[in-house]
Amino acid sequence: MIYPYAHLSSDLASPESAVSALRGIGEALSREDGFVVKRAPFGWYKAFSLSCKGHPLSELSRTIVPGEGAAAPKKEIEHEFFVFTPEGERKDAAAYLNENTPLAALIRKELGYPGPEGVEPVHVDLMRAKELVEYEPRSDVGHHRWMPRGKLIRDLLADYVLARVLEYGGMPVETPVMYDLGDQAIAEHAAKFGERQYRFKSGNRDMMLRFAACFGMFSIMHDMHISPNTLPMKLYELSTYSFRHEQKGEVIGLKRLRAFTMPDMHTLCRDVDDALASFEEQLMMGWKSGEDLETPLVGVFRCTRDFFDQYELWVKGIVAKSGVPMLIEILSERTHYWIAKVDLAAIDAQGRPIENPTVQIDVESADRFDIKYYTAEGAEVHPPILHCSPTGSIERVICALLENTARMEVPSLPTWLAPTQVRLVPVAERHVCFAEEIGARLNAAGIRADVDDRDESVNKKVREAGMDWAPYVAVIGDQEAETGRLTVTIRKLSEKKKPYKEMMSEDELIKAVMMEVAGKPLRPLYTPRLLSMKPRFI
RNA sequence: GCCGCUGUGGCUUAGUGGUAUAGCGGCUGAUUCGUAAUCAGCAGGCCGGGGGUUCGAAUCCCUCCAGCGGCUCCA
Repeated sequence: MIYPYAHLSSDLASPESAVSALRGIGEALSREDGFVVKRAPFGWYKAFSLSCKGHPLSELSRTIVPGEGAAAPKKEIEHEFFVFTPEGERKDAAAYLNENTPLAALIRKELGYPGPEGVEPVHVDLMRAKELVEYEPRSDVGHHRWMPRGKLIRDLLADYVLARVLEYGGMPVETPVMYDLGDQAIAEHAAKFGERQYRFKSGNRDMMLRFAACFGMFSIMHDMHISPNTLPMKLYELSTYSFRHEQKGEVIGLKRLRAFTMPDMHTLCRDVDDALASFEEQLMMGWKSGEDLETPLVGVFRCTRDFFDQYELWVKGIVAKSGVPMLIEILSERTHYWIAKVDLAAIDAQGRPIENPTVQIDVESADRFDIKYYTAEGAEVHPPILHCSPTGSIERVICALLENTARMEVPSLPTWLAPTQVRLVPVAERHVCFAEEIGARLNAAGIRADVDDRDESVNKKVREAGMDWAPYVAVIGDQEAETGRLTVTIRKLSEKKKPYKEMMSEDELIKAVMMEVAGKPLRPLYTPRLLSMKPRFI
């Protein structure tokens, strides 16, 4: 008996396909195996009783999908790799393989050379040890919880990207995290990207969690009346979160997550030339983020053969503007929605790339989501759309920042991201009040200063200030109270076992910190000003 | 998801079949200190969960979960 059990599926096909599948199964069984086959009517409610022997809980439902025979044959794509130098020279990628540079590390990975035997990435320990972020066992794999210090860094990074996007002319929006698979464009877009999605049922609607912020922004663009005069138009969203149901074994630390925060900008362009101009600007935002975050980046530019043949000069131009050699990958044909993209990557402590900022030219989505404008002649245009993440996901940025510290003699974060920027260490209880006053003035100036008022030795408090990676540490005692001058240990200028100390007034300290963080976002402390009140998370 | 390794108080860890180690952290007390750990006392663990073998299991076996390495993948 072949019985249609529609309610067992979370992803129903059309009644037509169901009936044809049921017929097919019936025919195949009776033909091949000589069974007597009957088919229950389709589309009716019916009742039947079935008796069989077995454990009461042994019922199970299995999903059977077409096997290999029916799978679409994977397209054979050819990849060609080479390097362009800023001077416009084309070089063999293999020539870089043995170099000890970040670009060489990227090239080895892209060309598929095995890396050294892996060890646990340093950021996985650091992210917990520094009380930033940790695994949440009560959630799904790859969903993390953020402690105040980590939350502060996240928020500062979000502030940073927002500021860059705003000065570039992007318009922030916010869109839903889940979408209805009943919508044709959503279903198509989602289907292209395989099974790595969170899907679920809401009432009787099949839903998915977004894996990027494209859906919402495309939907806005679709519903807009777009004038070519207002192009290029840039919409920006910090997608908290984007969800990708990565395979369990692939999820790790802050590098690969199932829920991550993607700064996502989409630029609706007038035409390809327009897209190329914006691409160039956005690539520069990517390089700039590497400088501002103090994480060196290397780049790979990928495009189709057709694109390269037509725009080779332009490709050389963006490498020249980048000022560093870049790996170039030419694909024999287009397999994804993009015809050209650039990926910038930091390199982790084991020499493996952490792919971060990206810009892509999408030539598919305007069609799929019916995003269009009309020319003066009345022609309908579905223009190219740029996808850009100026920094890459916030989690990966933090990953890169932490990995980067492994190469430093004295590890530290950029001062603008340090959870505590100035640590004041009173020598004895009678100095706490004075230290608090200084701290309050630093706080008022926009500096994250805290006071270690705990009943501990100066030695211990100084040690722990170092373990907190505080960029500026000042011990406050009788001497300071008398002279008003502070002895400040500056972490960035220190060497191992050789702290660099400088005498400065309170105003000079404020100036020094503010100069260092100039142009970067400011946020107050997320933890108590008095360390005696700071709880331990780890 | 596949193959392999790992899982002992909050953290780091000793313990390979016979009563669960220690340090840090926490709490209490003493100490009021000048640039990387002041001293003492106390509390805290059914050894990742479940099942099995055994007189007896942290230790051996099975299974599940989680973490890491390597695949595949990263749209």
